[in-house]
Amino acid sequence: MTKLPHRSSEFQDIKHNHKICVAKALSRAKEVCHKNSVRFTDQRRRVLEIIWHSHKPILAYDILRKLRQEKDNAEPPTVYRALDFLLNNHLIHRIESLNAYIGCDYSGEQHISQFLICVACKQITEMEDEEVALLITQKALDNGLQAKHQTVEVMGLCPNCR
Amino acid sequence: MTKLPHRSSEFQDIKHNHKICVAKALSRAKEVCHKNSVRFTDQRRRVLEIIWHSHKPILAYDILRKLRQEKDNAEPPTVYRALDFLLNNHLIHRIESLNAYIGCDYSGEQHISQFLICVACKQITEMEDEEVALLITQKALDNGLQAKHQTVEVMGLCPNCR
DNA sequence: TAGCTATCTGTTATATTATAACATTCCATA
DNA sequence: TATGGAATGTTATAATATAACAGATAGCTA
Ligand SMILES: [Zn+2]
Ligand SMILES: [Zn+2]
Ligand SMILES: [Zn+2]
Ligand SMILES: [Zn+2]
Repeated sequence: MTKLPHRSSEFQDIKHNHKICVAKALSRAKEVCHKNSVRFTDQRRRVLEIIWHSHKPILAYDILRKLRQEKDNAEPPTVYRALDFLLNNHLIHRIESLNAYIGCDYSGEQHISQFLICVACKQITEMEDEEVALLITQKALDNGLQAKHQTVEVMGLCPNCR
Repeated sequence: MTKLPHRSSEFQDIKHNHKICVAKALSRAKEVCHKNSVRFTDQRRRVLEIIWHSHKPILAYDILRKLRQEKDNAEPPTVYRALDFLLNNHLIHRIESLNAYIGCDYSGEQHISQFLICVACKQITEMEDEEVALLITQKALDNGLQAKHQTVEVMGLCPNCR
């Protein structure tokens, strides 16, 4: 899985053209859904767009608040169903330590990932480091666990915030 | 920080004497609190004991249910205050991907850790692997993040469950 | 094209996890 | 034994997530 080409693996330059960033993510999502024979409905598209609106993790109820600005009958299941769909199709990730959601940079297939989170500005970078993943898998096995999935979330300070 | 001597770094032998396991954790906690000049009150002790009751993570409201069996006026703040205290004094950990709590094997000081969780039996082993921690810190830095804390939680199958 | 079926959405209610706020009790120590 | 900070009791509510069922929609097939 190659990374979306418009993003570097580092924290986002504040000046990068994020509209293009979002547009590419949405267009990628559309392709993925077509390949998977699943429907990329308006609600799903809209929720993905809201999530991609920044490179920060967003809470489910903040997505709900945004939806309600344009659709006054939005309720929690609307959001959680879209989130389930997007998670199942590997278009977003859930950040466990924040109960928050973020767009996937390597979207469309299951893949290893590690998240780097700036505690000051909340910006997130997604790593896809095989060396880290393999070392964890190996050490887990040394300790008896046959690993199926790993959550790696690193909190710290990004270059702009130090 | 050395690990509690009665535990191996592997998944628990079903036959290990878990009463001794719990007793040692409680006695260690008492020492830690004395060293830190904080009070190891009955409630805090009782919550820690409930958490240590097994090597599985426990939910806050399951702790509350157990407390209520012996104290009918227990309420959520009772549990969460004890959890905060135990977390602050490094006597337990929170497992982010499960919203659950587990006793710390290397208790009493802040330290690196990685959790290995069997999805079948829910038993957890705590690793304290410096190689993993350092690699993650290094890779994070390569990507611009100065790491302060890392969450590493691995889901898989333990030897008894494969 | 009409009808069928699975999927998606709307809606209401509720479960689960966690904290705020303030009153009361406890306890170390002066 | 007075007193002030810490701990606990109590009530209320915030924040996150799911259950259950009714109604609408889209894509397939007769
Ligand atoms: Zn962007
Ligand atoms: Zn930052
Ligand atoms: Zn034990
Ligand atoms: Zn197991």
